[in-house]
Amino acid sequence: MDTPERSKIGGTPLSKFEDSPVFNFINSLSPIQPVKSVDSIHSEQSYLQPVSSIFTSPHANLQRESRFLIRNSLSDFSKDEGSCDNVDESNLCTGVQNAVRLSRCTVIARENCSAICSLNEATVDPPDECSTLPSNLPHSEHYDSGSPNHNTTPWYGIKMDVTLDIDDASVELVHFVQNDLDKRKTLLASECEFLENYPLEQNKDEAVGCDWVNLISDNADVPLIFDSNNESEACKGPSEELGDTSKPAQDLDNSQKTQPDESFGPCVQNVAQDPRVNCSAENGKEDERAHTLQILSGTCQNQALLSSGTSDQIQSGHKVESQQQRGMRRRCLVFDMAGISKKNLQNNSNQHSSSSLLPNENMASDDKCSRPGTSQAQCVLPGIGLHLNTLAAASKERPVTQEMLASGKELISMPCPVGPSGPTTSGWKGKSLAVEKDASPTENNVQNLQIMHDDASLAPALGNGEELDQVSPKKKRRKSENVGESEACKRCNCKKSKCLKLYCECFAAGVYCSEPCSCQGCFNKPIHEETVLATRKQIESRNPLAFAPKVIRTSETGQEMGEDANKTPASARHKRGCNCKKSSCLKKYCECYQGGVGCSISCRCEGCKNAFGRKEGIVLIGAEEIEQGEHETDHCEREKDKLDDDGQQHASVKIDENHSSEGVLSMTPLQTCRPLVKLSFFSSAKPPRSSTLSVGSSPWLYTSQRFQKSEILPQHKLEKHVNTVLEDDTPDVLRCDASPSNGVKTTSPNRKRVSPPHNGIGLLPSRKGGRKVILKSIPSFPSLTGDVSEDYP
DNA sequence: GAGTTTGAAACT
DNA sequence: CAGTTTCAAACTC
Repeated sequence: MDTPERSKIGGTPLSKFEDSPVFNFINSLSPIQPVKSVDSIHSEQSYLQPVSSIFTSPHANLQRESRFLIRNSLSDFSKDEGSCDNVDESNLCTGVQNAVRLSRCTVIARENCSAICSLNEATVDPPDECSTLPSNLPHSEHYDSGSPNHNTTPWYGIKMDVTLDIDDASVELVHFVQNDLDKRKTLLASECEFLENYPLEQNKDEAVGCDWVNLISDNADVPLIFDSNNESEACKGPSEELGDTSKPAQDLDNSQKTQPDESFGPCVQNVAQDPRVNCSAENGKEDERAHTLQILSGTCQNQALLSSGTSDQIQSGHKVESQQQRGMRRRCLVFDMAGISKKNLQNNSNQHSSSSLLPNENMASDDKCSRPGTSQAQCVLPGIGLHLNTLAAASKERPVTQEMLASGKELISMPCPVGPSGPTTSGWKGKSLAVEKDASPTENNVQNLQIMHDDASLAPALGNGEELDQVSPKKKRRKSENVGESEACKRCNCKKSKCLKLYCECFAAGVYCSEPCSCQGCFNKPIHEETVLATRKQIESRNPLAFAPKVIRTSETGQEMGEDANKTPASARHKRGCNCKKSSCLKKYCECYQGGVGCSISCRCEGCKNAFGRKEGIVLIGAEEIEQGEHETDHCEREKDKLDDDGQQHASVKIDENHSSEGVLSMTPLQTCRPLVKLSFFSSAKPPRSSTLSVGSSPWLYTSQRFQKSEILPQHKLEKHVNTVLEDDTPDVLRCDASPSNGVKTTSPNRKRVSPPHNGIGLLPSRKGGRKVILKSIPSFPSLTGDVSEDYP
């Protein structure tokens, strides 16, 4: 960053200022203080970046938020003080302004941090001490490197310690903020008075603050970067922040411990600490924050962070998204960093383990144990059905630790329920982010996990007793099915793939195989983590989305799915779509069906009868045609059914279309939107393997496809529907046109897997034009407008 | 529990 | 990029 600038903010040498009692006092007061000097952190961060990136997202959020919280809390005071009035940051966001105002404290603190970290730490780490700041000031020195709490933890190694310290600090800060706002206020008030008493120093402070502000205003990047650094580290516990903040102070401590593991996901931690309750409740918040992070930072990207950091409002608004992104990052990061993360995790886990998570070592030693044994608590947690997809999303995180896997599934799945609402709540963000698990149709409610996705999302939770299922895999499966497949923990029965290919559900879900698995020659175990990671990378290199959730919930409506089994909530779709030919999408062979989502345009299925929603919507036309074609092919048989169905289904279909159209439409918008978000996530990610249609393209292609289809099809659809409704009065020719083969082939490009729209990873700006076109095309459809409007804020 | 079916994943 | 093979889940008996 701008260390030199900081060293001399406002032209006042910090050293002098630091020496001043005011400085010390401020430091003691300021909760925000980074544990270590920004520079050091930054450098370290760069070093840790990958790791931090994994963990960071969450922590970053935490710190940031904690910071903001503090700032906010302080802002009032600062405003009162008016010392920072000179800040005119038309340029700056209000949040920045606030930050700036606080800057006296915060900035100084930070600057001081660069110069004197120990002081800050001392003040920061122990909230209690804050109350006793005056006395603390001198004592702060004791905490030379790292928070006292962390000093004891060699786990991560020095660098890791830094992150941990930060996290802890952030957590504590948050906690402190919540619990000790009053104290702070009093302190601040006293501080203000104190400052008043010392105009010179105050001026310095102001000068510093002003300079700082100026710096910020001048270089938005600077503050951002600065934040980013902190955030990057802080990212570790972003999601948790909210959760932590929301959590009572009690949890905070634990959360802090767990935070390092955040890669696993807040849920896990939470679960560990507080079995589901916290997770469920907190997850939503966390998710929201995650969304904010994602949006703001993409994943800790400085700019994004900056933007986020600039405005608290933004954070609040986008938190959900950020989390999702975070979750995504985590995964990616985890995978990438798995090795590192693992170590860290272990360390963390060990630390955390005390609280909740089992140590990885144990995990490693006993993969099997990992799930059931690792933590009963974990196991105990009823996994919400995590979709493979979701698992996949989370999986990356999980892979890091068996804990994640075993417990992770459960834990994540459960709590994570970031819930449909979580991700969903925030418009596309939520949608895009919201990775569904493959919640079984029954589970739809549960489905939303973030995991992402974030997080989430992920894992198919076994229901409550996935472990109970230790019975034969089949039984388990069935059991899980009953519960909802997603619920069931992933269990594989691989014999030849060594559980290192996507054939393996566990691997695909990003989970290590565990006891329940009856796989042979399994390498998907913590012991072989390196192999697993390497394999993952390979697979991802081919298909960046390979481990992305297969089912993406575009909208909040996800819950609806559960309710309306027949109607697929437009919100949720399989990222790539299915290619069913014989199952009519009525069996779990169909990934869409399995995921509890309706088929969409992206599906190339034939004779789709997906109970959750047939191919629908404009896009569907082709699919529908196909379907109809098949139906027609089957038509003889089905006509009766159709008659029945038509009366019912078609009606439903129309309805669905509305939904679907919405869904589709929503999809597009989501896609468009998502891409933005996901881009951050998947930015590196390429379009799905098959698809030249890159992810990014996918949406667009998707749209384009739609567009084509829409133009061509609409009439066909109408006709078809009409026909279907009318009972195939339409001439065979039309049908033929509609016939799957034709339709598919004509649309053939689509036929093969279009890039997953939902993933929306690829949001190529260039393709926006396509989107627009689509949008226009969409209007013709009734639902489109509504959907679009919805999708597009 | 064994065998078959199915469709995704992987391969060519 | 299309076609084929491999694989394991899902399903049936």
